[in-house]
Amino acid sequence: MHTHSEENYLKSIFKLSQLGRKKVSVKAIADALGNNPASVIDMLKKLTDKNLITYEKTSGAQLEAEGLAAAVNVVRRHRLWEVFLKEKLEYSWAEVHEIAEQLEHIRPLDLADRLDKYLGFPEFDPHGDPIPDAKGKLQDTKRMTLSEIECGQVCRVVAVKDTSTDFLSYLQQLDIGIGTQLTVIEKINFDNSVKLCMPNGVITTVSKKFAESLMVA
Amino acid sequence: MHTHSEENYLKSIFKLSQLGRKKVSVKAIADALGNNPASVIDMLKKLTDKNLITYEKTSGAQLEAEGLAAAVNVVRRHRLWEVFLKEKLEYSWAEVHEIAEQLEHIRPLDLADRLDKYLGFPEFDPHGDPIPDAKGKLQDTKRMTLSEIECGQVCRVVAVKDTSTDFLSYLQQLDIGIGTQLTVIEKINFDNSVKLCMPNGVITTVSKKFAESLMVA
DNA sequence: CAAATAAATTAGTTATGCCTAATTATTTTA
DNA sequence: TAAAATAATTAGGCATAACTAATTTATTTG
Repeated sequence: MHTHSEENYLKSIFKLSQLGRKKVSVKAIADALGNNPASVIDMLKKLTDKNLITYEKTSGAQLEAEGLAAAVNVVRRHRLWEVFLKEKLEYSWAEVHEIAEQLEHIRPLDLADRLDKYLGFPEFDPHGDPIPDAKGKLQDTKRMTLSEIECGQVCRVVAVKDTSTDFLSYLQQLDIGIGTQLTVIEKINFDNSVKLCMPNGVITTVSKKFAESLMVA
Repeated sequence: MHTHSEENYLKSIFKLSQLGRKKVSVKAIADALGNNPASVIDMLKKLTDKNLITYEKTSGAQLEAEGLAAAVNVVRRHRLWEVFLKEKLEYSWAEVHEIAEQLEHIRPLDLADRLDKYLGFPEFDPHGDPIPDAKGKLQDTKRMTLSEIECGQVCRVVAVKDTSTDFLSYLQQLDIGIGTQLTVIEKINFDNSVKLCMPNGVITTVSKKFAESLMVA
C-alpha cells in the first residue's frame, strides 16, 4: 500500500484538517511532523501524483477520497494499538502514543480488525479519542461547552463560541487552541470555575464565563 | 539501537550459525534474506564497523557478543509476537511469521517483556521453536532421532547420524537439510516408518532406518 | 593441475526521505 | 502602500539500503 512516511503525512493532514480549515498549510504539516518544510513539499508532490491529496502551489493540501480513507485507517490502527498497550500491557497513558506510532504501520490491514475484535470493539482510545470502525466511520462526538464536562473527563477543543480578541488572545496566552486536550480536574461549586490540566501537565483554573465560551468534544 | 535492516541481518546470521558452522557465508545470508550478495557485503562491513560481527574478506561472518545479544533479542521478540498473533488474534500457524517479521522491530525493548508477562511467559512459539528469556537464555532443546518424535510433534533437523553419500543425496532429493521443519503426521506400527509433512506441505513417508539416522530437536 | 564453476568483491547506480541554503510569494504591519 | 516578516518553493546534497555488471578469489572437477 503506502509507505510508513506517506501514512504519517496522510495522518497529519487528516488531523490538521479536522481542526482548522480544509486546506492544510505546509508549515502546519512540517511542525506537526517535526520535518523541514522542503521535505513536506517533496511528499505533497508525491501524494498528489498518487491522487491521495489535492495540492497546488501556495495553496494548502487537502485529502482526496482515497487519501482520506488511508488516513482514517491509520488513525484507527493507532488508536486500537493504544488501547491494547494500555489495557493489556499496562503501559501508562503517556507512553502509549509513541509505541502506537510504530505499530500503526504494521500490515496486513486485517490485523486491526482482529485486534478490534480481541479488544471488544472499543469506541475510544486511552486519550478519549474516538476509534473509527472497520468501515472508517468516526463516531461523531457530541460537541458541548467546557462547562458541561464532568470532573475527571478528558476533552479537546473543537471551536470557540466567543470570537472576541480578548477571548482569543487569552486562549493564546494559555496556549489553548483548536485540538488542545484538556482534562477537567475539579469544578468549583462556589463560582463554577473549572480547574484544568493542560497536555503539558500545567494546571490552570478558568472562570465559568471562559468555560461556557469554549466548545469541546 | 540498530536499524530494522541491521536487526534482520543479525537474526539471519544467528539462525544460520545455529545450524552449520560458526562462520556464515555471504551467499547463505543473501539466500536467507533474498538479497543480492553485494548488498550483504555492504551490510557486513557496516556491522563489522559497529563491532557486532567479525568478518574478514572471503571468510564468513560470525557474531560478536553484542551482535549475538541483539540477534537473540530479535528472535525473542519475533517468537513472542507469534504467540500473541496465534493465541490472541487467532491467526493461523502459517500467517504469523510474516506479521511477526514486522512486529519484531518495534521499540522499546521492554515491550517484549510486557508482552511476555501478558502471554504468561510462553516457552515455545507456534512453530515449536524455543523463546529466549529476558536475559537472552535459550532453552536448550534436547536432541533426539526423528524416530523418537511423537505423532503430531513439530521438530527441525539439527544433524545427521549417517554421513554416507547415499543418505545425504537422498536427503537432498527430499529437500531436507539442517534446519528443515518436519511434522510427524503418522507412525506406522507395521514397519516403524514415519509419515512426515514438509514445510511446503508435501507429505513423505520415510523408513525406520531413515528416521533413526536423522537428529532433530 | 588446470580449466570450469561458484562465490566474493568492487564500482557505480537507484529510490526514499530527509536536509540546508537560496530564492520567490504572500502576509503583516508600521 | 511599502518594508518587514513569514511561508512556500527550488536546487542541490546526504545517508540508507537496495540493485546490476564487471572483476577477483576459491573451490570443484575432469
